[in-house]
Parts: sequence; C-alpha cells; structure tokens
Amino acid sequence: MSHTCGTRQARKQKTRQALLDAALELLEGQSLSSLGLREVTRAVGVTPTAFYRHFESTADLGVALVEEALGSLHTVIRDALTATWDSDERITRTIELIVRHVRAYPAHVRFIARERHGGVQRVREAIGEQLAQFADEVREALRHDPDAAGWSQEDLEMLAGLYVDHMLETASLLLSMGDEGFEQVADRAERQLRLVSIGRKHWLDVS
Amino acid sequence: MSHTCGTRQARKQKTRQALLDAALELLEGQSLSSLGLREVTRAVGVTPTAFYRHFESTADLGVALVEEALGSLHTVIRDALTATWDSDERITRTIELIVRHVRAYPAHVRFIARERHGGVQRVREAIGEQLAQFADEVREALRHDPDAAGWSQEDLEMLAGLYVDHMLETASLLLSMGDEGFEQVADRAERQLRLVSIGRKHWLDVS
DNA sequence: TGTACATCAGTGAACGCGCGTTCACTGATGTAC
DNA sequence: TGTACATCAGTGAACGCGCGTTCACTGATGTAC
Repeated sequence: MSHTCGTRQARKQKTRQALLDAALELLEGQSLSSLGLREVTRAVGVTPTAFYRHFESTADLGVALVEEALGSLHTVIRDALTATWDSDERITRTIELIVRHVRAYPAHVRFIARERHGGVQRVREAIGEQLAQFADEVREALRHDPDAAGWSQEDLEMLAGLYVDHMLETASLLLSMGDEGFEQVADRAERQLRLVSIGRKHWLDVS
Repeated sequence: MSHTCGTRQARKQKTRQALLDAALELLEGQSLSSLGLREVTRAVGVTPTAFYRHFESTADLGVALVEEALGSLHTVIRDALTATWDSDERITRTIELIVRHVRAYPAHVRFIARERHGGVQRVREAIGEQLAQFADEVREALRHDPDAAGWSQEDLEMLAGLYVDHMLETASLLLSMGDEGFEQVADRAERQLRLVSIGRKHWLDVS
C-alpha cells in the first residue's frame, strides 16, 4: 500500500471505505453469501490478509454496509416525515424523494433489497432492525397526522408497515427498470399511495 | 445408486426430484448464488457427476425450483380468484389461504422471497415473469369485480400490483415469525387489505 | 528539537481443502429381431 | 420367448484452481522523554 499521506488512522479508514465500496460494487452481480474475501481485496488492491484489519468476515462487512446503506435512507425518511407539505403534495414529494434516492444510491438500494431476505442471518437481522425503527418513526409521525386522528396504536402500526414496505418495493422496482420505465413505475406507485390515502380518510367510518 | 425398481425414466425423475428437494433444504441457510453442486449431490447421496444428467448448473436447478415453487402458489391464487366469496369474506379467506400456504410450503416461500431480488439473474427473471403473470390474472379478475367497475386498465394494474406485492410481503413476514407471531401478522395483513378495500370503494369519487 | 521505542496497517509465503468439470467406465434397462 | 445390441443414469479417479486462514515480517507513523 502507498504510505504517502494522512495520519495512520485516516489511511486505515480510507482502506476500510475502499473495501466497502468494492464489495458494494461486486454485490451488484451476486449475493453476499457468495461474496469472497479475496475477491474484495483483489478489487481494492490489497492483500487478503489486510481484510482482517477491518472486518472479521464478509458477513461482518455486510453489517457495516447495512449501516451505510440505511443511514443515507434514514436521512431521506426523516426529511419526508418532518416536511410540512400539505396532503396533496405529500405523496408526490415522497415519491420524488424515493426516485431521487434510487438514482443517487442504486447500489445501496440493490444491496438492501437483495439482502433483506438474503442468506446471511446477521445481515438480515440488521436490516430488519433498521426497518422496524423506520416503521416506528413513520408511526410516530402518523400519530400527529389529522388523517389518522383517533386511530388505535395497532392501526397506526399497520399503516406505517404498509408505507415502509411500499417504499422498499417501489425502490427495488425502480432499480430493475431502465430509465424509460422509471416514470411509469413512479406514477403507479403514486397512485397506489393515493389509494391508501383515500382508504385512510374513510377508515374510521367503517371499523 | 440403487438399481432396484421402476422404469429407467421413473428412477431418473426420482433422482432429479431428490436433487431439487435437497437443494431447497440447503437454501434455507444460504442464497442460490452460493449453493454448490457438490453440496447438493452429497446431500442426495450421488456423485457430483450425476448432477449433470439433470441440470446444467445450480442456476438451472434454481429455475426449475421457481417453477415448482410458484406452480403450487399459482393454484392457490387461482382458487382465491375464482371463488365466489362475498366482499367481506374475501379478505379473511385470502389471508387464510396465504397462511395455509406458508405453513404447507415454507421452503418454497422462503426460496421465492430470497431469490426474487437475489444474485442469480436467470432465476430473478423467471420469478419476475411468473409474478407478472399472477398480476395479470389478478387484474383480469378485478375487471369483473363490482368494486372496480369503470376503472381504467392502468388503475386495475396498479391495484393488482399492490395485491401481489402485499401477498409476497405477508408471506415472507409470516415465515420469519415463530408460530406465536403468526396470528398477529395475519391480523395486520388483513387490516391492510381492508384499508385498500375502503380506498377502492371511494377511488372514483376523487380521481 | 532529537532520539529511542512502540504501534499497527499492510505484506507475502504457505497450508489444507473443497470446488466445478473432464473423462472413460459400468451395468441395469430398453429395444429390435 | 430368447438373444444380441443400444441406451444412458450413475460411477470414480483425476485435474487445476481459488478459497479462507495462519504466521512471522516490514517499515512508516505515533509517542514518550
């Protein structure tokens, strides 16, 4: 490795990030459970042994990738939840945020979609925990929404789950489309959210 | 191998099925992209070479598994669509069918959930095609539903997509729960469908 | 500021192992006469 | 029905290869005095 500049700690961090980046790229064509340690170090240009200075195993690297990938998504979700858009705008703007996120971080989105139900237990669990936390935040935001006033805790959770799942589903569907299908998928997702929105308005009329 | 009974063709078919079954079991703990050919033959008790009499590769075996797994699900979906349940019953009974299917074929459901966004392109594509066909059938059934009368083709597709995605999401969520969480998940899924149902009733009031 | 020592990110050789694939084969089943 | 030949599912040895992991190491950076 080039021992050229920066503090020791900074250079270590740089190598670690290079491993994460290389792994993420390699994971576009395979699953984490088949990703090899040597494959990753080869892509970065360090010896296989160097890998152990940063991660215990590729599963461990996977958990780090979860934090990276869902960290950026977390920001997007927070922004969407705290924005003071009116009801009509809300759906359009939310879809817009998802579209922008998929374009900005396609590899992150692919990783989460793939490993959410993937073959590496620790990574699946890490993703599950993060998504549960997202759902909690969405539920808390919904609690203060006029269109969900008077809803039971269970119903709020039910709705939050629907939104989080729909967001992930939409994101991974967008990923699998070329640029030409993007708008069509986004439009369909928007109408789906609108349908849910209408359901919300009349929820308490029935149950 | 025991050359004991049955026609040659029947014994070949039996070995093939044994390979599929063994693979499905091995796939509970890993993804298809890391499943080894030798691993599968070892589990069945044949030599690695024998594998090639039945499949070109593990990816090829994966495609065969897609047909097996979604074949059984297809039957369930057809049953649900053609049944003449009234509107209230419909949701409860559909969820019941999903729950029963997940209990009956957990490994199939896990396989589809995992490989739907998994690392093997051909398998992903095979699943995508089947699911698109499911969505088409659901859409056709919806066309004759009084609660979707007068809907545009696009809106019917939008709704069908929502149902298919929700079914898969629910199935894989059920899988990840122990038996104690089953009912809770099923109940939540039912309320989600009910919300969508309410949205359907008022869809044309707005748009 | 200069020196002596500690730290530690990355090296490079070596290991045993299981992988996918090839090949010529065996022997029970199937078929033609 | 009996015989001679064809088929082909499964065998077993062999191959080259890349894997994960170990180990003692190097030499630049960091630290204590």
